Amino acid sequence: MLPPRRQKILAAIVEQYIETGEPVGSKTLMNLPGFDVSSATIRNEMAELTALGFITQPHTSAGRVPTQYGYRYYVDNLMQPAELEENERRRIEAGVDYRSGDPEQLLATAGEALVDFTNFAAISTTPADEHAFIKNIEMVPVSPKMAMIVMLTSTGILKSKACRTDVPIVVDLQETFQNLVNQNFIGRPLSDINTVMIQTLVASLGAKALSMSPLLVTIADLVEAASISEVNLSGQSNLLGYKEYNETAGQLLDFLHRDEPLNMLVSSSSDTDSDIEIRIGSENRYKELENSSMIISKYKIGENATGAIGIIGPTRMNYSKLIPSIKYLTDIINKVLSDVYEEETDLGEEEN
Amino acid sequence: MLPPRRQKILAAIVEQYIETGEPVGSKTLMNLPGFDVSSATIRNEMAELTALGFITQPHTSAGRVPTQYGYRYYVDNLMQPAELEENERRRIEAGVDYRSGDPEQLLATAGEALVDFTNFAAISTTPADEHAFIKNIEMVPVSPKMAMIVMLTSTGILKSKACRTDVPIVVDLQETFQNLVNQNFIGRPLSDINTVMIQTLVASLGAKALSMSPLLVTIADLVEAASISEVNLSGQSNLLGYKEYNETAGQLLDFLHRDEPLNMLVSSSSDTDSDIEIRIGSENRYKELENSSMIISKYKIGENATGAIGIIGPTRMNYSKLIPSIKYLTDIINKVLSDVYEEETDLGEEEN
DNA sequence: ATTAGCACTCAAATGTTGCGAGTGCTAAAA
DNA sequence: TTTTAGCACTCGCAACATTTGAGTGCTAAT
Repeated sequence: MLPPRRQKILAAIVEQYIETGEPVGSKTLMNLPGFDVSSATIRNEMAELTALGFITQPHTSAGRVPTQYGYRYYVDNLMQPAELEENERRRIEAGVDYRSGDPEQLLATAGEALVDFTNFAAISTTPADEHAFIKNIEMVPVSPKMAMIVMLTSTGILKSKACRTDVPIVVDLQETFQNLVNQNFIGRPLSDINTVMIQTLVASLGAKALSMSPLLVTIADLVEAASISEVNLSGQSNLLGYKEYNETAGQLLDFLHRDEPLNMLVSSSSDTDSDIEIRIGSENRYKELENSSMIISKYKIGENATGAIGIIGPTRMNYSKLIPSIKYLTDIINKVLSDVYEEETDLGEEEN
Repeated sequence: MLPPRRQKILAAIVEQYIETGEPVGSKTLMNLPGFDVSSATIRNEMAELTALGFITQPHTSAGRVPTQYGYRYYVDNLMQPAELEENERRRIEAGVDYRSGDPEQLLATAGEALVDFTNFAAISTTPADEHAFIKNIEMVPVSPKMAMIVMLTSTGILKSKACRTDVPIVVDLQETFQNLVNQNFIGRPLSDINTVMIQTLVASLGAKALSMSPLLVTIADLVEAASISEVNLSGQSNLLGYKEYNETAGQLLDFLHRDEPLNMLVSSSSDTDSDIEIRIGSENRYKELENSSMIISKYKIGENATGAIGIIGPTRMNYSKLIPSIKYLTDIINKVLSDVYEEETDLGEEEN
């Protein structure tokens, strides 16, 4: 445990640096309210903090900058989360689409809200659940030779895709399709459905294979889309404004496009008491992110399905303000999602 | 009309500069195959071309660089479009999703293909047609209190959105909805549907207002989504790699996010013989694009609906190769779209 | 333990110089 | 009249030198 004065100095350095972006020197600290010691004393303490690895100097004659460990210590021990102001609350709430009940839509709007609110990039994953199963598949003929296939999973994920059939859609074909769906898809876990399964199914259809094939392939597409935990990124262009990315902006954006962040997000260890996770610099295991931090929060649908939403930006971000904001957003998301989920499940049970 | 030798020199400068990105000097040109005159002669010609405004020098002791007008003259008079190689053709074809019949999906995949193929950013608009009308609206119950609303327009645009109802969805409710839809929406132009119209409709429903309201509001959302010609941009991060954007990349990306390019794309005058349009530098009227060129091509669905797809990148782009590529892609898109459209329309007529 | 004082360091800003690619002009050659 | 060789000139650029000042670490006095 660091002695109190050292803590105070470290906290001041972090906060000052977050605010100004310039290395902070001993005189700057001395002039801060609440510091009644001389710059020399502060220098001594700073030398200690440097030796301990919490701060560093870009060059000999510059002020100090927090290291990754400095930020970490700050976030874990020193920072006191800011109270959200009323208008900030409202701003966050306003960004969420309560109405549609589609988790993906909810996530998308929430991501946009984060982008606007934080001026960083927002990242979110659609809920992933290995044990999710198909709850419903409907075929909606929209024109003579085109149908929309709609699928709902047990975790509430809705996916739809248009499909052109080779033959006109008649009632007979619809019935055949619905039978096929009832027998082979409804209630089965997503992981059961794959190309091989579809092909054998098609092969077993005989004369009806031709007309069913495009529809079944579309189902496979939908299942794939629903199983893969998609990563949604928005607000990337916000990052270009930060000077810490001056040189590497291209690399970073390229990296973020590569869907690999998915792994990071998913492979997060949830040993924190709250389910918010903060990864600073190289704590994200990719070297492209060594100057970036993520604040991500998990959300839940029912028992098994989880996803995450959060932000990514330079390590120099205002943790004490952002963390509560994201916590609050996640609370809202969880509330809406569980409302929808319970509603569905309850009524589903009733119906049975 | 420029004398032949001057044309040859201008063409060589443009092509050389496109290739290397460095200002090209008289000696470089002299050493090019087919140039049998001395550097001094070339210098004289270059002085003329400079006076005419086709080329310019970054500074006194540098080579020449094409101006916007130089590129324009090159594109209009000098350039000979490259033949597409077989494998390039195949690459372009591979990028297009023939199957689904959904124009938006087609456009999206085509855009991705362009991004991969050209290494620039791709831009496309969904088809806009003021006279489009609603062809079909279906409600698909996917769970007790949630439905998917699917809408098809006369131009083949498919839109869908989830909707939570306040009451359980029963057959009665579905019938009420379908009646409402048949009487008030099917066959009506998109422009007829607006918030006021929806509200008066809801008000007239009496006891059923409560259950119908969320569904009708969702329809309004869908109509809005279908009427607005959305701009889709992809591959922005490709642009970061080009040194001409070193400083201004942020501004450019911000600009592109602002959906304003829509206006540019739409407000294009189609007086060219082909329906491909090339806008060089400030020919795009926004100052953020003064160092960028666009190659955009229109596509058609049926008689009235048109949209556009193309690329955006630095003015220093390989016009002679890109133009035929985009032309070819558009041909494919048009073919697929008109296939789908005619199929639908024909069968639709039959059905009537 | 704290502080004043001071020599020291080093990035950044500013100034200086030389190089060389490329030019425009002129006068001779074709 | 057109082309070319030749040459002085320009100017961006890179390399190097100089200055400046913020900030440090250390030492000795408080």
